[in-house]
Amino acid sequence: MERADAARNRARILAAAAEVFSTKPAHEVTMDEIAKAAGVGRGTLYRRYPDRASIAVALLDEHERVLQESLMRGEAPLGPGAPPAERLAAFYAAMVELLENHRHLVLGSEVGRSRFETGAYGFWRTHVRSLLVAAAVAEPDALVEVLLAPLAPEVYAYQREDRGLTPAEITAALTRLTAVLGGRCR
Amino acid sequence: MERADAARNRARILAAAAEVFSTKPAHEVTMDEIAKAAGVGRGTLYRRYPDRASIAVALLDEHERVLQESLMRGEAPLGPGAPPAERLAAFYAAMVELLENHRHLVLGSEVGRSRFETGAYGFWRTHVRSLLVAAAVAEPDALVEVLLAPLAPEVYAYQREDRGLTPAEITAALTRLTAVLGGRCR
DNA sequence: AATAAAGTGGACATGCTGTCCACTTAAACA
DNA sequence: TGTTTAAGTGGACAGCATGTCCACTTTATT
Repeated sequence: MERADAARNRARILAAAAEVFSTKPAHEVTMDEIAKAAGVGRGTLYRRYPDRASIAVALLDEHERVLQESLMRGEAPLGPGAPPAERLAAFYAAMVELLENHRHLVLGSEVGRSRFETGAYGFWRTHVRSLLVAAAVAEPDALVEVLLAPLAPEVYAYQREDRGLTPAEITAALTRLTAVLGGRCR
Repeated sequence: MERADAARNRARILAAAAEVFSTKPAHEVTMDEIAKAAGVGRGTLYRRYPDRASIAVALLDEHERVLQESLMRGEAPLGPGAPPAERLAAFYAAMVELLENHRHLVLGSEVGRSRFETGAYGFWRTHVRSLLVAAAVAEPDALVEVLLAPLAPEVYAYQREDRGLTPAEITAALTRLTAVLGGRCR
């Protein structure tokens, strides 16, 4: 079990990291900087979090858990009950909201391929895959990655910042993807 | 214009870089290593290529040019003439082939957001966007990014290496995306 | 052959990373 | 309450990659 000082420092680190990540682009944040801001030593920081990504992942964890809970037991169309295509659209909308609210964090944690190794990504893949299976779509395994790819933080940030797209526009585009489930056109 | 020794060194650098990149994962390749392999000094390398990405981009350039040429003036369905949905499918198939053949290079050059800043990405966006416009799809600007997202090198590498998917399966999944163009279902 | 400009290479300063270990603190037990 | 012990701490340290800088070399021009 965790000692009192360890718990205190964990809280300090997370609070400081949240602060620092919101101040500047994630790739410019150094481990040393987080340690300084948290008022702990370098070794203390590395003890729990081996790199930047793991810190941001920890910060994102609670937000993701809320969404995961809604997907499993929330109301339709996000939760069970609605047709697959509608559930997928609701999932996309919820993800856009999450990406918008925590853009800097998401960008910090999920650089490149490390994104795929997070628990959250696995959960989302399982969820979307089950929707594909429910819709009786062929090749669910390949298609699920394709459908999740536009939710990559880099893609979202690029659309927002460089392309000047709004969350609503992005959501609308993603919603069109649900056409692959068959949906109303067949 | 370029001096003789400069041209010679450029060739050396590109040849050596191609060799090194094929030997090991791109993120483990150091600038110093490429310089050593090319038999040039550190400063010579940095003079032309400020970072790893720009080297890999230079290497990819010719391969991309071939595809770009086919898109503009090649035979249908890759080139002009075929319906938008079919051209998009052909583009996806060609991209999968390119990604498969030069996976290590693509991975090396297009880490995260730098991917979007390459000339090739701009070309592809223009191309796909014109297909969307030809198909009279709403919100082409947002949709084009969504449709290009699954072609991110990280996504492709993950599908191939971690998920064990074959190029054929990936192509099949991408082909299903062309449903958003309307195509035969309406 | 002389000159100027472009090009070269490696030494250097800088900054980040991750490890290591002597010290401190908290919890358990007498 | 004092003692023990193991977890936890922090900062020094070595290693490594980066990017710059400048004295020197090579090429092209006259």
